[in-house]
Amino acid sequence: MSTFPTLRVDRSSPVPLYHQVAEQLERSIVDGVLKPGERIVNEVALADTLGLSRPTMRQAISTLVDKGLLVRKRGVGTQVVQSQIRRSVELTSLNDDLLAGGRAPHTLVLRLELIESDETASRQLQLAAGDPVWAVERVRFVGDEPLALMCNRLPASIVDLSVVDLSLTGLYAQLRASGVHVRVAHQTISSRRATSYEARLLNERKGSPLLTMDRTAFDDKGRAIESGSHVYRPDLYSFEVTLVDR
Amino acid sequence: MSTFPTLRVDRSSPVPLYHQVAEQLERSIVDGVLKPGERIVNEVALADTLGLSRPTMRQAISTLVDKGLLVRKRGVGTQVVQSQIRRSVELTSLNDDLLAGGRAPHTLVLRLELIESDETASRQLQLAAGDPVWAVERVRFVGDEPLALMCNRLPASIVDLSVVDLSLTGLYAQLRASGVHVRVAHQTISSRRATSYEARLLNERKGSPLLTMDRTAFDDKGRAIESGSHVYRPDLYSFEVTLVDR
DNA sequence: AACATCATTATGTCAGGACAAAGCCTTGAC
DNA sequence: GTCAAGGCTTTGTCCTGACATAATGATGTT
Repeated sequence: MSTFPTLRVDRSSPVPLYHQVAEQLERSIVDGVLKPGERIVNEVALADTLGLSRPTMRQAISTLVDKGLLVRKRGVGTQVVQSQIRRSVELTSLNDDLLAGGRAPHTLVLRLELIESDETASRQLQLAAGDPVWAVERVRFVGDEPLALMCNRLPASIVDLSVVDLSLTGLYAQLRASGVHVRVAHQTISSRRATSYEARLLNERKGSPLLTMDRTAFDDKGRAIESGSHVYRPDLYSFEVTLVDR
Repeated sequence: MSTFPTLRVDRSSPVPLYHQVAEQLERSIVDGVLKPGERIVNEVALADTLGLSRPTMRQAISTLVDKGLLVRKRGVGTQVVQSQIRRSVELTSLNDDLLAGGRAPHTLVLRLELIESDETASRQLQLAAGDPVWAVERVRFVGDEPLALMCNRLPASIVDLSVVDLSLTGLYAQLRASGVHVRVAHQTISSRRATSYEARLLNERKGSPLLTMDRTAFDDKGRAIESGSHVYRPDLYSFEVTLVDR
């Protein structure tokens, strides 16, 4: 009677079982096999048919609940959220975002130099004043249109940017390649008028509204590894956020 | 040698054990008892001293990892993130946010009426065109300053707003009181110029930059229950988002 | 002195079971 | 016919136990 998708797990795979299940469920949802509002089979039965334990099955479902794709209700069941927007913000650089969107971006590096940390950078990166930091300033293009102006500061002790080509790969890709794993980022999103400098670089008028994002990123040791001040053209960019309660 | 905080659990309390532990750990972190960069006691030992099982202890730590307060690294341990900004966005209404901030806000209700759903609302709320929806329009003040202009649409079948006083409580509080539990919200944040209408209401100039937030919210049955279009004065409001990888 | 190997430590994954609590529906009393 | 009581389903919480895997530092070899 039910058209519930057939799930499979490969126990010889290095991919965790809960992740395998979560991926298949997610694909079923975005592909429309599981329709918005539909109730999925209960945890116990699902674990049973897959030969998994209930905690493992539960962990799989939990990842999709955290992503905002499913909602659970005690005594009732688990249902697909009735939403058509499925993309959520992941912790990636803008570069990855745009590549995923199909349009190949490119980057103009305006500045890349080693400077002494000013007060702002020292506070955000938890450094002593005067410690060496990288100062990076870039303009991101999509096609021929400038999209964002990005100013970043990174502790020089973390990574050596002198040899990298930031016009080809994103900052986060470079960090990954250097063995730095970004785990947490705090972002503050707001808006303000463009300065004349920003307006010139972004092909806008002075005073036009810009979307601003200030970010501090941390690695898997809890160290602050990057602080950034980005401004975006709001007609070309927006932030997608999914909030989940409980 | 270590000044690790003493944790306690009350097994007679209805509050889940993992939640009790998570709360105490979080308080220790924000109070500075656990300092940024500090490594916390490993899961097994911590579970042991509290008389808990490891999964329960792990669940407690996981909530703080998801909040961006802790980072875990296999083979190494769990450390406090070196950040000073600790507040994160929860899934609450603006009202709750501001109340928590100490400043008592008030609200001016410009419009509250039952209309036939237009195409936009029908799509976002998954309704048939012409279905009755509530149209709400409000201005939120902080002190004497207007902060935000909020337009919302809600299916009339979900809640009866004709009897409520939205100038006293927030929309989400009213939904809770009506037995509707908001679980998931998708938000899109961007920016644009103020229209003359918005400028007049928000005490700004026409064309000045505004922070925009478009939201669709879902309840614990996965139903779309609210869609909102809010504009904020960027000098008075910003969004804080914490992203966590893995 | 440089390098590979191994042991240690901590988190990551998974099993299988138990009871609690919330929602919903059926049943039964009035 | 209405309402309350009780039973069923399903998720929420918690337990004990086990092995896998990544990171680190110590050890031993060349």
